[in-house]
Amino acid sequence: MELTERKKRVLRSIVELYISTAEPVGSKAVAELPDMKYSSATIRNEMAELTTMGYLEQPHTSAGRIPSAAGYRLYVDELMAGYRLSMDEAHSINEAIEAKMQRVDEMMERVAKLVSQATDLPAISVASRQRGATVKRFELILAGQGTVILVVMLTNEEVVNKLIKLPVLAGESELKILSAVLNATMTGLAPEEFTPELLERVMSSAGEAASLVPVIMEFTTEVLRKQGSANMAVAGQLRLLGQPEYRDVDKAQRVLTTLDEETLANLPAVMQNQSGTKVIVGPENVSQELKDTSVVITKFDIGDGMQGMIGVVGPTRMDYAKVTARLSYFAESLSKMFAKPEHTELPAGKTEEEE
Amino acid sequence: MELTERKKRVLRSIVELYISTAEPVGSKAVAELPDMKYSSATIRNEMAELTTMGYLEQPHTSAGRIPSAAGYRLYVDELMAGYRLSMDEAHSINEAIEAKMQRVDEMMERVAKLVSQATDLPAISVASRQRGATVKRFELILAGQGTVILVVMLTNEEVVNKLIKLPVLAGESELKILSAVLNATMTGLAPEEFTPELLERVMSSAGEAASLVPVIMEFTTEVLRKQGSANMAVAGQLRLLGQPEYRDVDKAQRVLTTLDEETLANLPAVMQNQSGTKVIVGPENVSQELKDTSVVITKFDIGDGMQGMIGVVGPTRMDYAKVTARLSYFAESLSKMFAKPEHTELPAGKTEEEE
DNA sequence: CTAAGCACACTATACTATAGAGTGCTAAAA
DNA sequence: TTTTAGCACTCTATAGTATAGTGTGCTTAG
Repeated sequence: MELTERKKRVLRSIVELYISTAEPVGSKAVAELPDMKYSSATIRNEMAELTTMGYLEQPHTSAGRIPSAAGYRLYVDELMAGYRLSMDEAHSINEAIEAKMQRVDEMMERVAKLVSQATDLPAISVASRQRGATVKRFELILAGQGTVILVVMLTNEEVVNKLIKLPVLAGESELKILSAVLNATMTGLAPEEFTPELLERVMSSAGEAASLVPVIMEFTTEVLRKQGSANMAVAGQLRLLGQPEYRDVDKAQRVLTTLDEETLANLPAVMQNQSGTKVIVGPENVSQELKDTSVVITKFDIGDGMQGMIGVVGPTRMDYAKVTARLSYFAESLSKMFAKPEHTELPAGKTEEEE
Repeated sequence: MELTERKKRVLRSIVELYISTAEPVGSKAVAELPDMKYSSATIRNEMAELTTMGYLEQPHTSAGRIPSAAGYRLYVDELMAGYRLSMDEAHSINEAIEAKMQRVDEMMERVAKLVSQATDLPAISVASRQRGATVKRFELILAGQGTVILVVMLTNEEVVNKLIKLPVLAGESELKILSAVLNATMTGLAPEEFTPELLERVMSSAGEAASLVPVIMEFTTEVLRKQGSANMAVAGQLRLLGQPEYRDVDKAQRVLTTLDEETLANLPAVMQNQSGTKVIVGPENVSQELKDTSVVITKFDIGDGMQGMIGVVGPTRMDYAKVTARLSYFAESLSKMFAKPEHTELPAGKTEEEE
C-alpha cells in the first residue's frame, strides 16, 4: 500500500488533533478541519488503511484513532511543520540564559529549570565533564593564624578552594616550601594515584607544614573523583502531573522515579554520536517504564571540551514541534553564551546523585 | 466534660490506628485492640464524647471517626509514646551524614535527600546564612598568561574563587599592586556599597591591571548578595504521591507547588524563637493550601553563627512519633558533626530559587 | 473515486439495588 | 452507676443494568 500525499495529510491532522486534545480522533473531526475537502467517509477509508499500515491505532473498535509509535515517528521526521518561536519566546529564553552563573552544577540546575518552564514538562540537563582532568597547580594562601586557604587549579580550567584550619602555626615560608613540594609531586595525577605511599612520601619531604598534607590530599582526591562524573539536574518533575496521561498517580510516580535514575544515566550514551535534536518516541525508549513516554534531547557546546545536553520528558502525545523548536533554540543560545569570552571560565562545581 | 485517662487511651488508639490504616476508625476496631478491656459499646460512648469535645471527627454519620486537628495536637503533645530508633536506623543515619561535603548548598541538598529517605516523605532543609558577611581579603594568583585566579575570603569563613581570563598581560607585580588596592578599598563593604563611583575610584588607582577591576567587582557583589539569602533544598517530593491522601493528582500538585514556594520562605520565620522539634498540624499551618498537611521541623547548629533546619511535609495523618524521632536524631547528629573541627570550615556555596 | 446511509460495536454515564460497616439509643446486667 | 448486649437506622461503596453517544465498516449510489 502506498503512502499517498492525502494519507500523509490525514495522518498529520490526526497527530495534531490528538496532541491538542489528548482524545482519540474520529473521522468526522478530521473531515471538519478547515482545509480538508473530503467527507468523513473518505477519511474513514484512509484511516482504515493507515491503521493496517501501522501508523494508527484504535483503543477499541468504536473509538477514534490515535497515532502509533510509527505514526509519531513519521510525523516527527517528515510531516511536522517547523514551529517558529515568537519574538517573545526567543527573547525570554535569551534573557533567562544571560543571568550570571558561577558554577557548572548551579548552571545545570538553572538550565533545567528554564527548559522545564519553557516547555511545561520535566526537563533534565547534563554537562559531561572532561575525562581525566588532573591538577595543574596548587597554591597556598596564609589567611590568618592557623588558617590556610588551599587553591587547586585543574587542567580543565576549573578552580576549587578549601579553607583549612589547623592548630599548627605555619608561616609564609613553610607554605612556600609545601606548595613547591605539592606542585612537584602531586600534579598531573589521576585520583587512583593518590595512594598512602604517596602520602607518606610527600609528608616526609613537606617540612614543617607536613600536617596539612593529609587534608590536602583527601580534598584533592575527592575533587578529582567528582570531576570524572557528569553533572546532571532534573527540574519541573511536577509538571508531568499536569498531563492528562499521568492522572494516575502510580503511573506518574513510576515514570518520575525512572527519570531520576536510569534515563539520566543512559541518555549520554544514547546521544553519543548524535547531533542536533533527537526525538525518542515511546517504545523506542531504552527503559521499559518509559514506554508511552517520549524524550526529546539536544546537545550544546560548553567549550573546554565539555558537552552539554538538555532534554524534556513527556507523554508520547507531546507537542513535538513546539518542544523541539524551543529546545533547539535553547541549545543554540547556550552554545552562543559559552562561546562568549566572559563566560568561558566556569570555576569549580560538583554534585552528587543519590536518593 | 472531663478528659479521663480512659478517654485519652481511646483517643490515642484511634490516632494510631488511623495513622497506620488511613481509614476512619470504628468502635469495634478499638475494642478489639489487645489491651482494651471494654466493649465496643463503651468505646462508642467515649468516642461520642470525644467527638463533642472536638478531638474526633466523623466524615459522615455512619463512618468511623478520624482525629481532628485538636486531636492530633493532643496526641503529639501528650499521648504520643516516644519512638525509639533502632540501632540500625541510628547507624544508617550517622553513616549517611558522615560523607564528606564541601559546600553548604551541596550539603543542604544531601541532607534533604537523607531526611526524605529516612522518613519516606518530602523533606526540606534550610541553612540560614549569617547576615552582613563582607569581604575580609582579596588574593590574586597568576595562573598562566592572561589567566588570573581571584580568591575572595569572606568574614564568615567562606572562600570563593573565580578564574579570570583577559587578553591583558598582567605580571606578578601588577597583580600585587592591584590586590593591595582591592584590600584597601573593597573590603568590609556591603553589596550596596559597590557603586559605579567606587568602581571608578578603584580603577583609577589600580595601575596597569585596572581592566580586571570591573570583573572582580561584579563577581564580588554577586557573591555578597548570595551570602544574604538562605540556602534551601527540597527533596523527595515524589514521595508524597505514595501517601493515600494524595492519590488525587490535583491535590498533590497543589501541595507540592506550595512546598516549593511559600512554606520554604515562611518556615524560618515560624521557627524563629522555637527550639527543639516543632509539629505544625494541618490547619495550624500558615498556608491555606497545606490545610490537611502537617509539617515537622527541627533546628540544628552549623556553627559560625549559622542555623540549620530540617523538616518534612506529609499528610496530617503521618506517623508523628517516628518522624519526630528520626528528625531529632538527624538534627542532633548534624549538630555533632558540625561541632567536629574537621568540618568547621565550609567553603563557598550558593543557590538560587526560581521556577 | 467519492459520498451518503445504515447497522453494529463499544464506552462512558447515570441510575438502581444491595451488602456492609458503624452509629446511637434503649434496656438489661454487673 | 457503669458497662454491655441488642437493634433499628444511616450512610457509603460496589456491582449490576439501562441508555445515550460516538465512531466504525460496509454497502450502495452518484
